[in-house]
Amino acid sequence: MSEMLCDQCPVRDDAIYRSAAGSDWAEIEAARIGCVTLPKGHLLMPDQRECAYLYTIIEGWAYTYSLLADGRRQILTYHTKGDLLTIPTLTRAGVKASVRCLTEVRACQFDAEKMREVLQSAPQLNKGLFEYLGEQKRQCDFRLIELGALTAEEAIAALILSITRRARQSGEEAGEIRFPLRLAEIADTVGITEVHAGRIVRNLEKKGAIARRDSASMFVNEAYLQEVAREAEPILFP
Amino acid sequence: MSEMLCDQCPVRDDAIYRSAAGSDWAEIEAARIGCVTLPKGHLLMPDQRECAYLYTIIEGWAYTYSLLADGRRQILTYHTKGDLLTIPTLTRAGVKASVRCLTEVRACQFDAEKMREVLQSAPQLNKGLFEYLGEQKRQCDFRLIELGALTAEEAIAALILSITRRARQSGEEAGEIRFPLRLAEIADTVGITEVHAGRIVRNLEKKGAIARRDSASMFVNEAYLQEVAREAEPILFP
DNA sequence: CGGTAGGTTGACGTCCCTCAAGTATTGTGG
DNA sequence: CCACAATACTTGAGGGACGTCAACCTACCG
Repeated sequence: MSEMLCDQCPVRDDAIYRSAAGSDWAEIEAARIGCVTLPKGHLLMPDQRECAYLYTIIEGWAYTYSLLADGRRQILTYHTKGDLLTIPTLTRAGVKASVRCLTEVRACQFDAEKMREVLQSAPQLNKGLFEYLGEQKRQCDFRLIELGALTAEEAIAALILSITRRARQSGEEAGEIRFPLRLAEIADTVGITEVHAGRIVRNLEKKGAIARRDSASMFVNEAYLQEVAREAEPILFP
Repeated sequence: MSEMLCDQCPVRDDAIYRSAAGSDWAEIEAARIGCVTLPKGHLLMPDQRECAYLYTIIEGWAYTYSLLADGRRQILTYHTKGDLLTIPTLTRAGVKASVRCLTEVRACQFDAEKMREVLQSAPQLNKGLFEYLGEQKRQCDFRLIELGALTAEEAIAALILSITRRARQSGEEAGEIRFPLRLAEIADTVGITEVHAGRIVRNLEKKGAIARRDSASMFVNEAYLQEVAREAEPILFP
């Protein structure tokens, strides 16, 4: 199943692997099961907390979400190339949440138990995980600011911008990007209804901030969107 | 300045200290500057990211918040007994945020530079920090669900509950607790205006979910509040 | 060709904001 | 202890943002 060796891996410089020492790679390969292709809509951690595997996304999009008893859904974060999926399996902590594939996802699959051991014995990798989780926390804080202090339009602009930037990092060029979210996802990310999310997106389109070609790609006027989103970066005092 | 030795410290079993090994305490004491009392309203990290000191709260309340350019404020989290303040100083990461004392705060002050070294050389302490940050992330995810998927009333109920529980842990007895938040803080936590937060709190009072004596203490009907908050814990599939 | 999933639109109701005026409550100096 | 100011909270009226329901429209897929 090892179609590809780690030293050719396209995500070798992402996430926790960035800080891996040369000697760590043998251990990583030992925990590695192989490449898998998860279909669009596939669900990881359907029991909402545990999973026997850890994944590293090679290509495609997924999102982590929680469900309330009455059916309300809150999307916590999006994942793409380089991201680790099912992290709660590693740390044995975190809110109850599942992961769903938004597109078809190519990923590298690891044995969770072995990976846990590798991470404990390899200080560089552990440091990498530490930093990666720190970055996740930072993103989460930003989302908190977006949800709490921004209007729905600002929050949607910020969301589209963040998706756009990650798509860029994954190699897509400026302007037109592959945009995997449906209105339902946008709505459950910023905490409004699908219908109203539709109105806001349409309004952004009328203003010239974005343009949807087919349902899977979007032209993004980044400069304009940045103004709308007010680029939630805070400021000084008091 | 070392009025109190670590082995008598009331927060010895909290946060990152919980997992400290016996040999770690000498190093911790070496990084320790002493006990300080920060007045109500005191601001840490006014430059929004760096601080020469690390603090452990012994008693009192504080909160971490970010400001937007137009003055909007988002409170990210509350801190009390056992919590670490100015963590970004340690990890050199995180969103721009400041910490303000909500009440007078008694805290143990550490030299940030030395503490960083201690944490690197003591694996048990580092593990403790790792777990503490994981818990912070979990809280942040919960807040995200509260802000995104809950109504303002539900979110306020959840906020009051979480403050209540922490007050209990700090030793206050059931029923009446010391409640340090003003309406302004509640509003900027759940992302609504002060006026509307006032209406919702007053309504909770009319329903018998809470009762305010003076402005600093509150009777909390936990069972009822839990119903209102729907206790945001998620569920299974699909 | 019909079925289905996703998107749009309108009407109407509720939640929340804004502005403004008013009333406790707290803090301060005499 | 009081007078006074400052801070915190309350209340009302009118408007805007967002939710709900239902109909309709469009693309895509077998």
